[in-house]
Amino acid sequence: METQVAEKRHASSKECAARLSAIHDAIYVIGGKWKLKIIIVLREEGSKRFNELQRLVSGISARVLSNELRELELNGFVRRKVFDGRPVIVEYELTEYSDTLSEVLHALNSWGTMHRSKIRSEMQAAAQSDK
Amino acid sequence: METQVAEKRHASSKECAARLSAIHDAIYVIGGKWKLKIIIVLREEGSKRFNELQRLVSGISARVLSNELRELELNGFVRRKVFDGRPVIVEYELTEYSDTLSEVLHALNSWGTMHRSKIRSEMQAAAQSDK
DNA sequence: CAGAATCCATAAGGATACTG
DNA sequence: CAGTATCCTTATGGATTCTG
Repeated sequence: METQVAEKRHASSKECAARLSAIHDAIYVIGGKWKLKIIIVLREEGSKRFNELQRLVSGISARVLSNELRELELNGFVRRKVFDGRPVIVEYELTEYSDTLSEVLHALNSWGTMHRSKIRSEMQAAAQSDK
Repeated sequence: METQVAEKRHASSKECAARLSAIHDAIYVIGGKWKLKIIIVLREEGSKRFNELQRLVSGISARVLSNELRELELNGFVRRKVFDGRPVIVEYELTEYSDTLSEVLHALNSWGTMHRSKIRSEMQAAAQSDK
């Protein structure tokens, strides 16, 4: 048995550190404003070409999209398929590994939906008390 | 029945837009480098005072911690408790609303853990082929 | 102790133009 | 079409100092 000190109600510091580094890794590879959005679009709409993607992910610039796709490819979420011809056609598609994100995406999606409706009802209440 | 066009395999654009805005909201309030880390520490270690928190969330500066705590409070995740005295003591604790994040935290935690071990084994394989 | 204030460095990101 | 290059603005965040 290890020496048992304080903090019974809470997890050990080791567990906390483990969670922190797991979250750290997750944020590192799928964090930021765009990566999950790109993945969602590719999931819902299927493989897409560069300009289509840029249209579908509203607000993203070509420069940023290009950078994000490169990182997503490096991290194994996206595959870049090149079809020769004139002009060359490039398609981006999700890899099987990107499926490992489905739990994360689902959780974020339902939390975001819940949160938004909470905010909306708070604003309603505020408007009510303003009258 | 609405007019049925293309894209049978994939969700409608409306669904996609809904998911995008849900994710957008989520990223907006819990995104960034620090918010989830602070929440995790408060979950695992219980309520904490400012300087304790700064120690536990490694790498964060006082300025950034202060800003993040303010936003977390505004968004209803954290409560700031002030105990008068000399010196004044301030404690930060999670609200009940922060519990709504548990699914998100769990998903991110297990994905991050899985991803890290995947990376580790890839590095092992690479080291192997280098010999 | 719990921060706010200030200053500064770096990163992220938008706009526009350009190219094979 | 699929980006890249360049320039510029804004956001993020670290270090340090200061204060009630």
